[in-house]
Amino acid sequence: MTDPSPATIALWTSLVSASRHLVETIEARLKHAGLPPLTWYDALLEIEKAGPDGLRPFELQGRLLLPQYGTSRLLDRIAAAGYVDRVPSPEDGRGQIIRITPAGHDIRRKIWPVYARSLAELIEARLPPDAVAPLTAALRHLRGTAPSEPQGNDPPG
Amino acid sequence: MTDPSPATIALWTSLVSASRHLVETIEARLKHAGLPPLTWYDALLEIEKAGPDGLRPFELQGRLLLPQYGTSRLLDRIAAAGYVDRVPSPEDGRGQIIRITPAGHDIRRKIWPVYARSLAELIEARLPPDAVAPLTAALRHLRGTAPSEPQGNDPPG
DNA sequence: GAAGATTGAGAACTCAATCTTC
DNA sequence: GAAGATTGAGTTCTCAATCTTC
Repeated sequence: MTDPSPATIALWTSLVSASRHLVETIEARLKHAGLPPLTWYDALLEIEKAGPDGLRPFELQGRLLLPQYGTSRLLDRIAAAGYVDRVPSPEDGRGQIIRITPAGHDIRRKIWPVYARSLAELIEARLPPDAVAPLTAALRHLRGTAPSEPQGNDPPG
Repeated sequence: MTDPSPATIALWTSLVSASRHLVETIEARLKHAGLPPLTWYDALLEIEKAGPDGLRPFELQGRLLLPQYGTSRLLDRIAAAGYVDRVPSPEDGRGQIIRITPAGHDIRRKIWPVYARSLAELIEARLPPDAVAPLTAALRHLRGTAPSEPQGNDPPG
């Protein structure tokens, strides 16, 4: 049998519970502050980083690792809130271009302090500084993609 | 400002993406094998561990860290599949007692090999053995609850 | 036929309200 | 009034099918 060791199982449960706890806590703080969820932040940040030319839904999909329909529905909601514009792509008749609106830029900047503060309190303050880098390196080995490029250093505001 | 360091942000993104990747991969394998999702396994294992006397929904809720309504709806589905029985509690008129059925025991045992194999391949095989314990210890510092007792060494089959 | 994107229908999740018993 | 548990209504997620353009 290829049963995992107790140590592996312990790691697995710690990993899942740490991740859940952090995400749930941050989401709760955002909601409490009347702000949109983390996914919106990630999407808005990517769209903003794309600059004035915007980007295509399939590009966003690749960056956020969402399914096609997930991206479509997420954009529906964000657009309905007025945080992005969708315009038909002049180059590709099948596609459209997503650009952030001033309101979108604004809300993204309002989310950041709550997000940043949470990361500082919930992660930075709880780990010895010299534990952070090895932990990050180990976690990267667990990703599906090869642990090469940064590839998703999301949050910075 | 209390902005988190880039290293903290990198840790946060690695943590979330590692956790997501593992969960999604395991769920996909279970589905592909025609088996129920991970949550069912966790619930069935806890119920089975409770022995022939079963347990109350609120106890399960505490062990799985689910909201009250989440436990209720999860049990609805598991019971509809015939994997647990719900009987009124003789001691407390408000409550009920959940017990695993033979079919429930059986399906739980069928899930385990797929689950175990995944943990071995996706975690154990990807990390140097001496990295596991420190990683686990660090992750425990990130939980909400005090990093004291084991408190949720779920999987073993 | 493949790629980009959307959509209908059904399942699951969430919130707040409810009900019963303690 | 608090604890255990469920439920209606609304939102989000998921799958498979669809549509249009490449």
